[in-house]
Amino acid sequence: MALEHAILVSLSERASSGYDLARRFDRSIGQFWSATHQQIYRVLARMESDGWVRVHVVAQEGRPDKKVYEVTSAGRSELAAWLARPSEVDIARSELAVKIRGAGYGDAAAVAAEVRRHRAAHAERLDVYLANEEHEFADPRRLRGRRLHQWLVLRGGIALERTLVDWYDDVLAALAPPRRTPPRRTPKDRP
Amino acid sequence: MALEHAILVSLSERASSGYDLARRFDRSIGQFWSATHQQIYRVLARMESDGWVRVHVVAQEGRPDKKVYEVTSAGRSELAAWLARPSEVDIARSELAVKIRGAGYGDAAAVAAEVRRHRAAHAERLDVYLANEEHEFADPRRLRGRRLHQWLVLRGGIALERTLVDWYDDVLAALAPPRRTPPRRTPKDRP
DNA sequence: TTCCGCATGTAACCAGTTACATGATTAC
DNA sequence: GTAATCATGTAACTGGTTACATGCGGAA
Repeated sequence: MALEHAILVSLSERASSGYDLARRFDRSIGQFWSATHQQIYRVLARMESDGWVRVHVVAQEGRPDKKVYEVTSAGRSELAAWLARPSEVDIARSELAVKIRGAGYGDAAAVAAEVRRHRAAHAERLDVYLANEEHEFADPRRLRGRRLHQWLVLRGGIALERTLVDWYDDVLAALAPPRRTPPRRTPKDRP
Repeated sequence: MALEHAILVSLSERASSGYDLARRFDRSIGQFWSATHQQIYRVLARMESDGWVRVHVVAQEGRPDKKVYEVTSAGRSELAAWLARPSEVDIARSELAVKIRGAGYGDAAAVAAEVRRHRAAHAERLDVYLANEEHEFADPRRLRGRRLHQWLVLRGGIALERTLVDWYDDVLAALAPPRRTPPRRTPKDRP
């Protein structure tokens, strides 16, 4: 049950609306904890009734009102308590790994195509993270506190994406060994 | 919705009971897809009513009867279809990463202790995987088919665990720089 | 005029976890 | 006598997803 606490962290960094949180989860935090806006709204409501956050409605011109949430002192102590509480050692969950393992029970070439697709997606994420690091964390040895912690998590994301890309490359090499003359659909194929 | 398909893969390798599946999920497949026995029983029941598997009850001496499940031809074609169907690119989900990111809002030393605990757990898993590889996949260049695919997934597990251990080491170095004189609880501390 | 961004929500559903129950056998 | 292993299950709950709804403003 970490969504509450991920929200507390995010909200500690900056008070924001549910909508805003949802967008921020798509980036930074979402690297390791994602959530849809519906769930964020629901959890925010619960957190408010638990007194971890408080709201104030901000009227805006030309766009809908928004509810800006901020962490209360009860929320701050809950966050501190959670940080010190041991949590489960998480296990990776990968549908693609199951497919690789089962490749022999279907079209291995189709599985290889899937692996190629996932490889591309992770390579892209890796690029985004690397660009992010370069542009937001120049000179990381100087970092302290919050910024240091953010950078450390980004480093983890980078390391994991890199590992996945490399792994998929190995899988592809083993699954679909490169041919000298790649198969091509010639005009003959279609009547 | 991959538990069904993970079960189909596992059952294709060997017909087995729900209990047996649950135990096997704790090892090999569970590396990337875990499940409790309760859920496995429930899903098996659904799969049977969908005609993907069939059961026969085996009476045993001195121990309870067991229901041995095997994949039907409908199950086989479902598995093949699923293998070719594109699946979501999965995102890593790590409570610990959220804690690292939030370390500034509580006791950073406690978070470091957590990281140390998780590091130890992953290092242990890594050892298990490595021992497994050495003892079950000597001479991997000769591998073909099912065995090759199993080994590829194991390689992925090894790579990921290694990456996590290294990352946690980096985090620890940054979070709790080693001291020359580590703090010690001296007799004075207790009255 | 059609789509995208801002902003919040309800309702139904699905997947997964936790707690509890049963009952025999074997090992310490 | 106490715990562990084998073997299956029910029930209640929690966490997360999907689909749908509303309504304004600005850009293409």
